[in-house]
Amino acid sequence: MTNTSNSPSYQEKIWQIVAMIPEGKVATYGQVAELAGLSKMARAVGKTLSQLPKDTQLPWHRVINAQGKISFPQDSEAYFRQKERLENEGVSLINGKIRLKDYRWQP
DNA sequence: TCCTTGACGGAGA
DNA sequence: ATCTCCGCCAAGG
Repeated sequence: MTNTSNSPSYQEKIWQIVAMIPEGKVATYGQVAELAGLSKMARAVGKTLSQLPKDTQLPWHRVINAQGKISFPQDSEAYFRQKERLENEGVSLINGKIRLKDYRWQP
């Protein structure tokens, strides 16, 4: 075997947490990192999601930044796709922001 | 090995 | 509300 480590990679831990976010709810990058036991590694969450295959089953769109905003330029395709997915499951954006007080996932 | 990037976050001003 | 700085840290050049 080629894998020299038996412990789960940090990415596997992140996938595990993201998979738990229920429909209609959102979590922040920092929150996912924290729940995965990777405190202070919010950026690693973003990096991991950026590397997901196009056809992934993971609800990556339910992860937003701590300001309640989508972490993509507002004029990008990526921004539009994430916004559509969120609205399709009942998460509304007001002036480009999601009310974390109402939609944040609380395990 | 050093330097730069980045789907980030928190504290200040 | 907006902007700047700084801390963290994996990846890639």
